[in-house]
Amino acid sequence: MSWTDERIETLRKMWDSGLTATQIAEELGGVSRNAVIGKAHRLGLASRPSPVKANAAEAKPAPVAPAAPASVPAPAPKPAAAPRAPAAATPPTPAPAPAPESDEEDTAPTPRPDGPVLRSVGPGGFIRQNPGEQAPPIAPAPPRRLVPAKPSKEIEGKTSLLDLNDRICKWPLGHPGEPDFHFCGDKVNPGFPYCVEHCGHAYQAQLPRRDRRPPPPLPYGGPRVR
DNA sequence: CCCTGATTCGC
DNA sequence: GCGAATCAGG
Repeated sequence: MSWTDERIETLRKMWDSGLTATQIAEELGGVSRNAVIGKAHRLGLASRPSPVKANAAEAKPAPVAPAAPASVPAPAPKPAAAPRAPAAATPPTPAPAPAPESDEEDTAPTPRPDGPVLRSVGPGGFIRQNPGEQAPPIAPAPPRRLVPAKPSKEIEGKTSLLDLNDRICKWPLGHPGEPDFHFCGDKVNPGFPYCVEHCGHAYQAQLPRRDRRPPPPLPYGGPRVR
């Protein structure tokens, strides 16, 4: 896959609407999350809350402040490029390929091909399973997630990822991957990424503890904020 | 272990 | 320019 204008545009919008590199990579398809991150950086978009970058900014300035700045031997800390493993190429696409399981037990040969199968009957009259026999319903193991390539009915008229710009509210409604996932799309509160209403959700004044209403425990799943 | 983003560096 | 390998924090 190559970085067409369209894909770059999608990357941009997903990146600054806060989706993770993994999610973006899944959405685009045919690229790894590394590719997404690499591209994002090359595009100049970068620096979102990174686990590593948090305090990594420090520790760089050599604490050896004074010490004869002239003629520093500087023994080139080049660690001599570690030998990179060949690394088998990962298939670009998820490749479902679950392959129908035809599990056989190598031991205990069973009279498999047609013909009368002899079974013993256990106490109570249940039919005993023959040795080597196993009748688990084979799970089809479908692809993890199917994303409609083209606009679906549910999303018609909704603000999609590709509709985002600096003037419309980026507040997500629903969740990425759901068929009707879309964005608010109202006019933004100038200077904010959200409309006035959603700014009210996104930015809240810190209240004294005694005035905070503890959120009720959620029985299951995350909040579906709307 | 899993996840995340950042960075490096051979291609 | 690209992205796998690697790093490093949570």
